[in-house]
Amino acid sequence: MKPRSRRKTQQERTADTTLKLLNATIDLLHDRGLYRMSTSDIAEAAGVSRGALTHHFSSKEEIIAAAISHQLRDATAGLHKMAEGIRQSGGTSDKIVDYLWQMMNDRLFYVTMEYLPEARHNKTFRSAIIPVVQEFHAGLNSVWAELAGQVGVEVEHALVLMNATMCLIRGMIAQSATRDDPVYFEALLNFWKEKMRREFMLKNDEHPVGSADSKQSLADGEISSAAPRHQGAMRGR
Amino acid sequence: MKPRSRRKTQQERTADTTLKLLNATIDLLHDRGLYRMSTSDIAEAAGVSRGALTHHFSSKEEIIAAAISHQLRDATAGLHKMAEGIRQSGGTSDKIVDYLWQMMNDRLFYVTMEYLPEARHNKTFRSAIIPVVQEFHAGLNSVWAELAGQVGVEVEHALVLMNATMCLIRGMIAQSATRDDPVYFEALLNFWKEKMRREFMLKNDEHPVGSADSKQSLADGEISSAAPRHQGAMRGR
DNA sequence: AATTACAAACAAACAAGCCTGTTTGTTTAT
DNA sequence: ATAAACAAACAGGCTTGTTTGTTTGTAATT
Repeated sequence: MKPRSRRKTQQERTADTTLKLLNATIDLLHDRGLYRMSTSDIAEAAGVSRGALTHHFSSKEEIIAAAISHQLRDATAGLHKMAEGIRQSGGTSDKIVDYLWQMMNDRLFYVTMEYLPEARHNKTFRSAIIPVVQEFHAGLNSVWAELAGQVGVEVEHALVLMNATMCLIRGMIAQSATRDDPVYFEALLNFWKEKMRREFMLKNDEHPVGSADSKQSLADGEISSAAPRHQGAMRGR
Repeated sequence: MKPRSRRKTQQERTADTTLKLLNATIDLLHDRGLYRMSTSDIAEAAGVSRGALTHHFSSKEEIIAAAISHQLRDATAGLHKMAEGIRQSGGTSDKIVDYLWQMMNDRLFYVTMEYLPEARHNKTFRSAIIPVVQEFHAGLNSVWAELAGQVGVEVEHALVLMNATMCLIRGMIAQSATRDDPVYFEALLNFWKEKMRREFMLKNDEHPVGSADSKQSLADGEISSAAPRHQGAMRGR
């Protein structure tokens, strides 16, 4: 005799359903695009009805903004975790660049590209997402500030380098929509990593901390796969 | 008695109408976005009927691809002209960076952002624009190859620097959708220009061509306005 | 423990609006 | 007279938010 499953509370049901909807929304943002997906698509992908969807989110715009917030909060948490790791065990610019590339390339910036036009043209929508975007940037800042502190680089300078890194990565992923060329992107990423190593090494030289040997330890980043992923077939998180 | 205006030939009428339509399409791509503008909007902005629009372009997708091609060909022509200028009178990395920033910031990449999602999800559309995108990149290559030749930098290396420059600029403009901060963008651009000057100056040092004085002449770029333009109110070309 | 009333979560149907490509009609050039 | 360029009307489909209906959890009462 199969035991009766426990009843979920209303709160649990809500949390379940909204999480399914948010995840389905991000999947579809990535795989289909903001304007090519409908609320019907979202509901179907989440395995709920449109009535349930509109019960929890009163408009398409609202559910999209909520899904984006959810995704960015996850990413921000990962950044703070990395900053903590650097504080405890140290880190390298290579590792940071690799982590950022993987994060942005593993859907985050692909999804962002899908909603940038909406953010440009829809003031309400933009206002809804800006708070979490700023939290995300605070997370980025925390990572690079930790590295700067560790190697004695000026925080201001480290932040400029971080911003340049992020812009480069955004630009690369944007370009991937029309350029399918893994070798090209890998070369660019390696060029950038070398630049970053130099920046943090140069500053080391300016402060009587480093030695020629420190060059090796700072260059221990491993080569990551640098091919941007195009139309993602990946559905799992 | 007012003189009768000359009759336009059918060919002239076609050229007129299609040019109006292409320009209207780019304006609307920039100001409203690909998915927020309709063929009715385009026809109205061009001052023609929807029947005329569909006579010349059989679908919305076709007119958008044609407008993008038109825009990119203009930009490519500008690049080749700049390369010619460098060949004849020389040039600096500062001037090139400023030119590229202005070109991308003066609508080109804003318009690109509007169609990147479509290119990601619509294979037919992407195939239609890729040829002109590649011509555009050939134009970019010609500019940086001229500069490389002028200062004795390896062409391969110059092209890596160019690609990094372009990605950085793309990333900056992409970020401008959610960040309204002219100071930030100006600092980033200045940082990059200094990096480029060093790259071309360093290579000079490696070849017994330059002198300490050449540092000044290479750094004569003027500061451009680095604030990305947001919702463009500009209508003129 | 069973029943009742109520609220929340969920589903299905409705209806209006918008957009696109197609068809029909008019004007202009040859 | 004919073809090309242009305009206006047609019609079908899709999407969205709204309304109506059903199911599930919760608390109070018997």
